[in-house]
Amino acid sequence: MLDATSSYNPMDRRIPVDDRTGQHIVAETARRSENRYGNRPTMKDVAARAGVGLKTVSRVVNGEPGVTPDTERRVQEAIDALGFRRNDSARVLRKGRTASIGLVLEDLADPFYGPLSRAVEEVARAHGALLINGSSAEDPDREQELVLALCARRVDGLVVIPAGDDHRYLEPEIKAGVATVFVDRPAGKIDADVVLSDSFGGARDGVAHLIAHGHRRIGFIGDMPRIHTAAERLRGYRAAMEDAGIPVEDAWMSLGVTDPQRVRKAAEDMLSGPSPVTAIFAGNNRVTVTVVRVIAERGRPVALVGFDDIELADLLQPGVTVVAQDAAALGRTAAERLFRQLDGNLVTPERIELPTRLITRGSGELPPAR
Amino acid sequence: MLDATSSYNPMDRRIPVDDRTGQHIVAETARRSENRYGNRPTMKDVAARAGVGLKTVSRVVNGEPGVTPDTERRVQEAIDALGFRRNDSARVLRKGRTASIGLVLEDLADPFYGPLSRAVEEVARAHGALLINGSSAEDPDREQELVLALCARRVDGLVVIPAGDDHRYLEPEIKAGVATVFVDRPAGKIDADVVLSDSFGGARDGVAHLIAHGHRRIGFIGDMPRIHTAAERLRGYRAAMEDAGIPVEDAWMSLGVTDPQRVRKAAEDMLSGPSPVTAIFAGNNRVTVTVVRVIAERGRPVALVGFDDIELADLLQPGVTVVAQDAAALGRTAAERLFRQLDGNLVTPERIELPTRLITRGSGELPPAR
DNA sequence: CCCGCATCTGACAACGTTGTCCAGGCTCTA
DNA sequence: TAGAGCCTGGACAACGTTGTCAGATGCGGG
Repeated sequence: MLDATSSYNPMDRRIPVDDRTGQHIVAETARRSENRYGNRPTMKDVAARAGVGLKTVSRVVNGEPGVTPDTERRVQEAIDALGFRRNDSARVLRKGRTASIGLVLEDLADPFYGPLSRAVEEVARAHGALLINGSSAEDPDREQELVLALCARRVDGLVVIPAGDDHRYLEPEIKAGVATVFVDRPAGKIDADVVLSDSFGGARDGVAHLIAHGHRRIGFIGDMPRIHTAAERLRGYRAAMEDAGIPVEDAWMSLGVTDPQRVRKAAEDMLSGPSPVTAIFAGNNRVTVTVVRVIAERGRPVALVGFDDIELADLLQPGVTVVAQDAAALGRTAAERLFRQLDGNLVTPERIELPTRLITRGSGELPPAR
Repeated sequence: MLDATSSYNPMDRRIPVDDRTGQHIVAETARRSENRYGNRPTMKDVAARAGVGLKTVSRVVNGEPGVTPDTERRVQEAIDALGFRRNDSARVLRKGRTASIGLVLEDLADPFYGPLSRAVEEVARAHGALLINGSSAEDPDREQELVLALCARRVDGLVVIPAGDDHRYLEPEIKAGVATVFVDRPAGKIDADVVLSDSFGGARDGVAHLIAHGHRRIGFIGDMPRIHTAAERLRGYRAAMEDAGIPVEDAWMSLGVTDPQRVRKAAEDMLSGPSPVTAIFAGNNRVTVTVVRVIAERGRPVALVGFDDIELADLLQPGVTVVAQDAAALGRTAAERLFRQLDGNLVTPERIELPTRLITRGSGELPPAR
């Protein structure tokens, strides 16, 4: 957790105390900051104003039966007059469910995760739950920190896009009843529901597509193989090459490369060595974008297939051929499975794999440069 | 609120009761679902196991002083053995702050809001707070529903990208101490902090840029004028035209158009009427994308400047000239202002306007087709 | 007129945590 | 060795809500 740069420190609020007397210092400012929830009215206040009992207010607020219209009206008036709003924190404490679920992903700013998150939110909304988002920034420690913070809030369920590869820390939580679904990458070292895209098959098909168009020297640029999707896509690449009987040279593969600078260098190296590649398979959307730039700058056409669709890919010259995965479907599927767990329809953990789709737009159909 | 399609109904959980006896039916399944938090251990359990008092456990958990190392060790062992995790719901109830803030935006799947949300999250994280996201889908009722749900959770603060134009419903909340900052569009009918991009100036500059390159018949396609940014951008368009002494024809303006079908039609109409426009100013990222498509299909070059940057805009032929706003800076600025409110450094509500930046890439510098 | 019943209402405990405050044991000093 | 003072630990109330249950009220019938 980063250091707070200010005095807002919600989880460690100390009330100033006079050293000698032990009395609280209730100066005006201190009093204000001490007012929990800024002095919001409670059901007790509403009850007092309406001249009824506490429980009657509760009944009105929750639409429970057994309140005469006249009483209900009086209570409602008091509620409006005071601007009362039920405190769901207390409600949660009493009821045991928070009606909220957590989503831990890599980076909300990544165009792949926006739609995924939105899809999860929609499903949550249909079940009356709110969504708490957290970005792990691909850091396993931060992932764990986030997940545990969400568990401390007692979210009813968790959708996790893993950054780390060991999720045993979640075992007590799952045992305690926190519904959990992993998305995009499988959980590490525990048995849990997983919703994935078919990275292996998608990559294999994409590379096979290049091979079918006459390429033999095909480069692969992808993320660190410790990331499951990256490893699977690499495996797909190798499988396609092997199926075609093409031995892969080390110089054709660049792994663990993700920031634009290094992707750029990797692409340039592949394209300019003694036996340059004639086509590149890009392992994810960010890599694809950078490779498109490099190719555009070089002038000479190079075939390209990318994993993940990217916006405007169809408008480039040539259009970018991609292996598309449906981020929204991933999120929706995962969330639906989560709520099925919460409904108690517990089946054994399952691995759901969604198909990918090859979208041909031109760049993947270029013949090898001679 | 949509209907829940399942039995997960966290906020209205009824326990099955036998009609005749009034006794609870405690069949195995019912018992399980009745277990709050799935039977998680509490501090009481930890205290019993460690053979210490409840408060001592609390002290250990919160790192408060006044516990001997030996006692601390015993407590820690009990915590680990039971898999105890502090229940922040109860903590929140006691402490009065939730260490969470709410962000209501239009659509998390929109590439403009992803970075904004992420920026808010980072600031929140630096202050030890979690972020609850909600998408209003540009529906004022849904916005209000979301905001009030967040208030019921007692979020410490709210960052709102307004869908509606009347936020008086927030007055009691703000009075009760919920820090609130509006982003991207101003609040309606209440006085509150606002962080905006300079939509007017940006649009004016963008249109002036087209005029400077010789255009006089310039089209404008934008969102409904009830959306503040859309209205401001239209105003900027009109101002630039007026400054140049160019009377605007109605046929050049298309307002309230946002879905691709209708944007497409609007663009085609403008480009093919009796006095077709030679340039188009697109009011937001989605409009820009569609207009780029239409122009590309027509073959004949048409000048274009779009509001909002779009990915890969530099790689198109020609590159798309845009008026860029910094979504992350909007989010960061708003969140920082929010926490400044929470720190108690309350100043009077302020309107902060962030500058936009014209990025020339080619499409805005095309001369008018003769 | 009184009883039984149904309906409405409110007192009370509980949820899990933290703030307050006091008790008991220890150390240190005179 | 007694007293003062400190350190540690725990009992208790409170946060705002909901579930339980019993009491109050009103109504109709015997």
